[in-house]
Amino acid sequence: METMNTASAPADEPQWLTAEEQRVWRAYLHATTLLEDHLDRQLQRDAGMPHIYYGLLVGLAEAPHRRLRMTELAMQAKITRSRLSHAVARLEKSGWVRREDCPSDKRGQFAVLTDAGLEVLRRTAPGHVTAVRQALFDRLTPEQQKSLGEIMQIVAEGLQPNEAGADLPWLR
Amino acid sequence: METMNTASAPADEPQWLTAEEQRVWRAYLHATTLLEDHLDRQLQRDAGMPHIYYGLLVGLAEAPHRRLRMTELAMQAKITRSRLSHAVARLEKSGWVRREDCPSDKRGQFAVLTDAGLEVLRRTAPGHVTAVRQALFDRLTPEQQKSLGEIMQIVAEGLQPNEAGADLPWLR
DNA sequence: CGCCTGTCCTTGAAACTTGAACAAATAGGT
DNA sequence: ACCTATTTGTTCAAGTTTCAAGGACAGGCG
Repeated sequence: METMNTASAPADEPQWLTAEEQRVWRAYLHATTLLEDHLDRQLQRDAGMPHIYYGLLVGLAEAPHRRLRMTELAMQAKITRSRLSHAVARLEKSGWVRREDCPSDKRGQFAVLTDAGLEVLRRTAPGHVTAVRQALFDRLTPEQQKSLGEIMQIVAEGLQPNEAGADLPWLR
Repeated sequence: METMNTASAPADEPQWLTAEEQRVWRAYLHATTLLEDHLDRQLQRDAGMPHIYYGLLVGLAEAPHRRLRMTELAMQAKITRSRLSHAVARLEKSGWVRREDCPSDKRGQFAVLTDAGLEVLRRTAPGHVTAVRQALFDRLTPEQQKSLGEIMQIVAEGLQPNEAGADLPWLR
């Protein structure tokens, strides 16, 4: 239903997508859902968890003491705190993450990557990287990779106006 | 954990992502999850259904008699038949879709867009198009839009080797 | 101090998704 | 006609996500 007229937009008519824009949008939708499904299955099969959970472990692995406050981890992963809460509960049951109280703020919780969690990453990361390469990077020219990065950067910033990047948006 | 070494890959070491590739991949992940969430909320709020369900209605609206076989609709939307089965059950309860038996194949079912379904599309499509524009097209140059289309086309085809496009792959 | 107000995180129920298992029907031989 | 393999769509159970609500604490202010 982005599909309707191709003519110009008279007054209050919504500005429909052009034929070319529609092609782009559909390609985007198809590619992103196929890729997400593909990686979800790959990781579910090889690591026993969905892609987003894997991303949480990665986030923790890269954090200072393999630990992050729940809110930070949620922001990092672009998910709600509620969703994270459930996810960490599940990862805890699997033994890959452990919770710890924050000493300085009694409301706070740290999610901590366990040794088992690190181990599962070590074991499955290579296969995952390969999957990402095969599905994405191996198919694109260097120019396309660069372009993709720029585009996605723009879109992400548009939807999440903050998140200090290379430049400081609040100074402009 | 795509993150590990930045040095060259010795023998059997997996081929980790370069720093630049990592940036691209993260931007991709962030942008796609933010956009998906954004549109899901937009449509849940304005149309009372998630994005993928909306896509199903659009698919039906564009089909010959506002109807499609379950399997075709599933392929169109890039989802499993199981998921579609649940989704159509829900859309049926909402009154936007109706099922019809296929006369020529007694196993078959058509999903048919009802008048109420068409009406909900008419009512909500403008807002949805606007959301897509604001989040994506309005932020990209024409060159970037073109590039994005090409890239996504490549990725989609890589993950779904068939789906007749402009050329006929089985003839090559 | 005592009282707001906001932040941090969890909970519970409902909605949605997944994968395997299944019944019914068709298609393809033999 | 017959037997097998495949296709079609559904169902079940388990897992995940969402949204609204709520409990606990922190920070600021009179």
